[in-house]
Amino acid sequence: MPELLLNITAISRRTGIAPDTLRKWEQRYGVLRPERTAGGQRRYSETDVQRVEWLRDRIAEGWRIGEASRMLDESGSMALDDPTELCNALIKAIRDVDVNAISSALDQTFAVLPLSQALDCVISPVLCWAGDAWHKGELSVGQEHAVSARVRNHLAALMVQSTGNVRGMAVLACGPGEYHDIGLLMLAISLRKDGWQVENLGPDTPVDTAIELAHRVNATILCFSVALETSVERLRESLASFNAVTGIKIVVGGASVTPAIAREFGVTYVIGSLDETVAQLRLLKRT
Amino acid sequence: MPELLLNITAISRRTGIAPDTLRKWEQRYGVLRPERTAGGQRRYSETDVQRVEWLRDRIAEGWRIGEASRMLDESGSMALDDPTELCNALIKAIRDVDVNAISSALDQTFAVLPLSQALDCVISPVLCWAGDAWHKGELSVGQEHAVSARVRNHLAALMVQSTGNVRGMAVLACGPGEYHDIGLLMLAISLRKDGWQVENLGPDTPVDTAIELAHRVNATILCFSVALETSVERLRESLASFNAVTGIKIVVGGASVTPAIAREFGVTYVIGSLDETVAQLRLLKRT
DNA sequence: TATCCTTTGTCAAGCAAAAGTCCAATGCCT
DNA sequence: AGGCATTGGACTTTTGCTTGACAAAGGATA
Repeated sequence: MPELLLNITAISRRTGIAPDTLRKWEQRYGVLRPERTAGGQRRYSETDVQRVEWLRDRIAEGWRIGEASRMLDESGSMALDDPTELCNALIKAIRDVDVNAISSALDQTFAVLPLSQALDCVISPVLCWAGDAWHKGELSVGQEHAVSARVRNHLAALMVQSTGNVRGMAVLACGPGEYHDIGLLMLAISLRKDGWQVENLGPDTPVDTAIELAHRVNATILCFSVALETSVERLRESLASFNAVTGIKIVVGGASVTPAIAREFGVTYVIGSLDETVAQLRLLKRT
Repeated sequence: MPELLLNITAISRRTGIAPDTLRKWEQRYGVLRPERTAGGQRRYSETDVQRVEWLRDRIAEGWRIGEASRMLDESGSMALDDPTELCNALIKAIRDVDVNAISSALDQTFAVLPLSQALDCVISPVLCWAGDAWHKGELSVGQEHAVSARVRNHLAALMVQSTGNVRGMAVLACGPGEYHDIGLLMLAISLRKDGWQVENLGPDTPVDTAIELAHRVNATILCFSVALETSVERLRESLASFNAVTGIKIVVGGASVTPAIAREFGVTYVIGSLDETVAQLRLLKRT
């Protein structure tokens, strides 16, 4: 396939970047390495066009060309900024068991997108897809573990910085026997961003011990993630004895609870995107 | 690789706060401490973005910037730098269920100590202590979960930065039914620091799927953490069929394996501090 | 209510760094 | 031959830094 190569005027017209500027970018930041004719003139490929367009878009976002070109190096040739594309790139990387591609797609996602968009438009869909693909046998358990672990690392990194407390303390936990805590982690991050101080107890937490800890730290809300059917019963037992506790709003969400169950238990039910959930919880401030 | 850093225009566009204002916030309230380029320009991290967004949201709610920034760095200023003291401070904070103190002690630990010292002299002892205290009933399950989750977050944050691969790929996993993955996480970080590319599959990973994935990513070593008695049997079954695989060194460690068991399985046994373990694994490069 | 102080965002001046543009001499391409 | 390209350097513009000033708001006090 004889690749169509552009001269500097052509790429300049297509990208809107002046020829002089392109040469300086090449000289100063090494972002482009166009082919040369025998006589030394530059001939650009389609890939080069994409790289220039990507850089142009970063500059429009306020980045300096020096930083943008460094980003281009780090992210290899990929350099996406659209949630859907990132999502697809991530899924492809997972399918191909391409560890480096997974890493850089995740890096990109969190670097380029606002947090709530990264979570709702990339991370959540990818995890859902991975769950599906695993059920269908398209993805091995190992692949699923590998990607979960990587995602969890990225999310956990967002939890380390300490922030102030303007809304109160939120204690989060997965019920006993529940080990899928990524959803809870995403909620933890979103709540923290909304001004809560968050104590995430993570997977497999006995209900009564969570309630006890919520009291000790004077929590405003206590949130359980319930994905397994069996957890509902355990929750019923534990909540029966603690239902009357004052001050702490108990909240449940997850695949296995319904509004009816929540009503029966006398607790609050939340559902929806992360932003919606956060908005619901914000209204629950201690009365 | 230094993570992506934004210049002042980029962070300003993303957060909607004017550059002038950001500089004044830094000067007056010390909320931000951006890196500087050689030329003295500010370069902000994703963490800085989060902080600015947090402040912006508080202001939108009617708080004054002075108040908001004070809430942001409420975390204590103890300034310890001795491993023993940090260890004690952490234990005391856990006992007292003082969430802020736990956070800031952990922050301090990782900020002040070299990584291997932080892990071997603070994190490991504290986790051992927590396990003991839990057995003795001095610590509730909730407290134990809370501190585990926090530690795990800090460790996971250390895993996100992508590094080069000079020694080969190491696949790590907890055996099936094993959910305590913090030890493995510490090993992952140490290996990473030693130049390995690490794929950590985390808790509850079936042995055969780990082996399969190790093959697909062309791993040099595959390391299982085995804490439960019951896992030994499962390991025996799975390794029986895969023992002959070529090229991948299989390694086991943890409370429930012994050199004798490892010899029986035809795998390598590792034990000792993290540094010692890493040193042992370094010698196992593909032959 | 009038007065005063504090807090906070914005702006300006002068300088430095980074990035874009221009120039001149020379050489390619058709 | 005539229009483009190349290189290296000089030059201009834009962005960023610091210090400091200033005015609009908020809050307290008389």
